[in-house]
Amino acid sequence: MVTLSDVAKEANVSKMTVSRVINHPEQVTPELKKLVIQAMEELDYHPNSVAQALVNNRSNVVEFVTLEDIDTTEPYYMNLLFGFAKGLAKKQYALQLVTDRTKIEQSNADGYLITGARNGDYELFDQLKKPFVLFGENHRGFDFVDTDNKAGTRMATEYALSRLYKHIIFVGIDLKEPFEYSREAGYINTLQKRQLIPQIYRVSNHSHSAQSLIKKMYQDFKKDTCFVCASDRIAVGIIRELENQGAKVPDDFGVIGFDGVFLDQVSSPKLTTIRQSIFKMGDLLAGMLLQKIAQSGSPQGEVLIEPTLVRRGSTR
Amino acid sequence: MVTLSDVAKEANVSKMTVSRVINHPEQVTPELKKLVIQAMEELDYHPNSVAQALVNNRSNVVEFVTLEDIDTTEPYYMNLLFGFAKGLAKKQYALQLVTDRTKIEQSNADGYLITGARNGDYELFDQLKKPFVLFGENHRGFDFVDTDNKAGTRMATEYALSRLYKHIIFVGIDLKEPFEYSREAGYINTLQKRQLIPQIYRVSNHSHSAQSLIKKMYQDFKKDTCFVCASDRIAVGIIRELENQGAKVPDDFGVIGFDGVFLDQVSSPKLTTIRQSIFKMGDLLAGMLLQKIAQSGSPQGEVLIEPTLVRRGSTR
DNA sequence: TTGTATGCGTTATCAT
DNA sequence: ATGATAACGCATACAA
Repeated sequence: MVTLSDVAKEANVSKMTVSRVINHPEQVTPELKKLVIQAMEELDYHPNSVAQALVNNRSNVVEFVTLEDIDTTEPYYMNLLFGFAKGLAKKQYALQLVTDRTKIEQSNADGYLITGARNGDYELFDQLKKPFVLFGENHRGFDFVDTDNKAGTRMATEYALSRLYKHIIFVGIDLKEPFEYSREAGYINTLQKRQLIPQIYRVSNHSHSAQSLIKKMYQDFKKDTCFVCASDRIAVGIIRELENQGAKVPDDFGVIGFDGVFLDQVSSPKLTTIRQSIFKMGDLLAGMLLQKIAQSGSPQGEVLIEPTLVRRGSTR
Repeated sequence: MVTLSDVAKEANVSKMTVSRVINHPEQVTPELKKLVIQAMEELDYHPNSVAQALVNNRSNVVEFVTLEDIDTTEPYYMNLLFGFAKGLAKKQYALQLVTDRTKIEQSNADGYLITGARNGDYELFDQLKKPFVLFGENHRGFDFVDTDNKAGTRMATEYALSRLYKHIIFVGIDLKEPFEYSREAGYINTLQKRQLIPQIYRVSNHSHSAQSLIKKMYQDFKKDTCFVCASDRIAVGIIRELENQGAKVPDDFGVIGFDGVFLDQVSSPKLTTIRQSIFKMGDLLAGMLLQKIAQSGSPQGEVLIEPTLVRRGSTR
């Protein structure tokens, strides 16, 4: 293993100048700097992050916390996780996976990325001693990254109208959470701009719940209706039951999902959906968290990422 | 932060006795041991794993490497990952996610868990300088954990026979890999024991490939046939196309999948499948890898985990 | 059996 | 601007 000392010897300087070249390059003269950099390359030196961690009283580890108790291994979160991991790798950070909220502070992690937070969870956050960032909209001043949910449903609704569906119905998730309110708002605003009356149903975020809804209400739905959904799961359930009822998708009914992760592709027909850049958001969150740690907890703000409309077979 | 010294002071001993109580408890007298343990609990002492890592020349980080270039965020791998993470947590280890094989040795990880290895990958392994374990059957002497693939397809085949399907067809994955050979063997052996003739098709591991197969061959398949599949993806594709052709599942045709992760539940009808205990295997692999690291590379052997048959709507 | 001294690789502090 | 020293928390080697 090549250490600071090795580089120092090679460059005929002290360890400290080498350390400074790495951490405070402006404090060392260009000549020496050049010598040191040359030596580092020659020896293929890489700082030992464990030793760095020790002096800095850090662990170089952060936690990826999943609070939502649904199946945590679903592709949606996993894209986030891989994006997050990519962001961490840039700074030699590693991660630990936590699904049990009581174990959050067990390890000596430097910070947390928290996903799946619900209204009831916020008290928990106030007690956290280490920096954290959230994945998911909130309006309590916690740093977060999320999709621009309002823009997403606006895009979906406008697209449905442009495909000449006469009635646009929103099927949301029956959760009193900010992301759901935003998605409903995007739909409502778009319809109202055109003097149309919003019509909203809410179901739990499972395909069979959506399926039940359609089964029960099928008679009430007229042809030329497009369902704008708050998730791909819901969209998949709607399509399934529409077809069970003998309806034609996308000709009689259109269906637009929200998420664009995995389910949209295994569905048949493939889903028109609002695709979230989950991977990218994970990467971003890693950057925010690491910066927050480096700056001992300074606020990082709120970031909304524009989703994209993916046109496929579930709309005409 | 509570350190060794703090505990030492509290217990009126030197740092070393405290250290020994942790690492070599047999070397210290019961009386002192009791004192030290009491002090540790009183102060709620937890060893600083970073400092431990530094003296031991380790990082307390391992890599989770995914070589297969399919969508790496699919639930199958994610269950493994969460099981692995659980196993690591027991020893305060963290992980890094790697999907780019050229980056495996970039970090200073202590070892690797490698998944999705194919025949062409084995040369790579010989060059690895750190301990590693594989997820997936191999016969080149590398330590691994896998499902007992042969037992799995044996169970599936026997179950199909017990449900009085007259013809049992195996639809495998067209890969020349050990796990596939084992799955085929389990099927073949079971049929031969009963003097029945095996009939095998192979497709790529995507639902639409399986769908194409059925579309092309549908005329050749008699009623009362059960398809024993090498994956749930394949099973889902088969069901979809059978129903497109107007056949009745499970009455006319039975379908049995293999994996039991996610897809089997979103399928309709839900899949009868051979469920692998992926999460458990991940946990196990973590234990093996950590032990291998602790024992500086000692072989850990090969472990086969019995899968379970899940009976559901795709068989009668 | 227990304690002392030393070092792991790095950085902050203080002196030059 | 550069260097010597000490310190982070722990464990190995050696001494008592």
